[in-house]
Amino acid sequence: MKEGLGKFDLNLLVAFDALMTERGVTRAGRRLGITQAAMSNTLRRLRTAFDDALFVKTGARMEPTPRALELAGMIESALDLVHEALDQDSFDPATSRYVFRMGMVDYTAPLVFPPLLEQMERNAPNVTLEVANTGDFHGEMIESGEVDLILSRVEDLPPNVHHRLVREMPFVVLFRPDHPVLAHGGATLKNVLACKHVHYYPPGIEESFIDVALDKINAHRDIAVKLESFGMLPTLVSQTDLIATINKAAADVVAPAMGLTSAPLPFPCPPLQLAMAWHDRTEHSQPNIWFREQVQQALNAPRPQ
DNA sequence: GTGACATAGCGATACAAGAG
DNA sequence: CTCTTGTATCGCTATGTCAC
Repeated sequence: MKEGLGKFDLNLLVAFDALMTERGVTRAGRRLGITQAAMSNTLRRLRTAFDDALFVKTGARMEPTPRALELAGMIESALDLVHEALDQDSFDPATSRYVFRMGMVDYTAPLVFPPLLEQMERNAPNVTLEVANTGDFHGEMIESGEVDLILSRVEDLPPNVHHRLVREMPFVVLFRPDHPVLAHGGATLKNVLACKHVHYYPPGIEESFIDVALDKINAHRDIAVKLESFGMLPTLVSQTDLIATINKAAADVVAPAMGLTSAPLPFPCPPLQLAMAWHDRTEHSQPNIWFREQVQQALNAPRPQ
């Protein structure tokens, strides 16, 4: 670096970080809320400060030079420390305008949102919640800092990701109360296998728990519809003779709302293990500690019966 | 043609230095 | 101490250039 710290604009490090993340001047500028031209000018100042091109145009992207790659880790760590220092004393939920970014698999939405939003409205009316449907666990979204917290089934965690099991959820069968088979004969194994199923599989799920459990008893269900989004499932079940197997916690919320019935699964199946996961760099961040507690409280909140 | 980056020129703002 | 002036910095719009 050509200048001492006193002369160096530390905001340039934030710009560097945005360029590393976005790999484009226009996108990095948008991320920082400035125009492409201003971002280009910032990149010029970065280049002067480090006496290196730092990012060079390669096709449609601005790829980092070896020098930029060398700096990236150090700058990221420095910014993490600054974030942590700023977070420590200043976070007051009542007045904070913090933006929490949360990734979740969509079947957890009915479970966590009503109590979580009520709590946040009461305790932190000015914070914003950005939610991404991540499907089942996507470690890279936590590692890249795209989300602060993920609520999902967790498997194969990267070493720098923490997690906490927050809930075990058994599966149930969900069907119309006037279903031609289950309404009269009940949700026996024979009846459940005689029905057509709507199968919900979040992105990232390769193998369904239900089908693995059925395999173990040499049984097989007839899947008529596969859904990648949970949102349409209750509607399909309420308007057709299709049945679904979903976790009990989600069923307890959607069944009363949609006039549906649920019954215990008539075959053994291990419960769904729901966990929250977060990156090492937010482990001690006051806002993130507070937010994790809010999510945990929301999951523990009593459900309306 | 379109999208993305670089550059020129301009205006707003901050700050230091000097005059009153 | 306050006001004025000069300078530096930064972001904006407009436009040029280049790759696809």
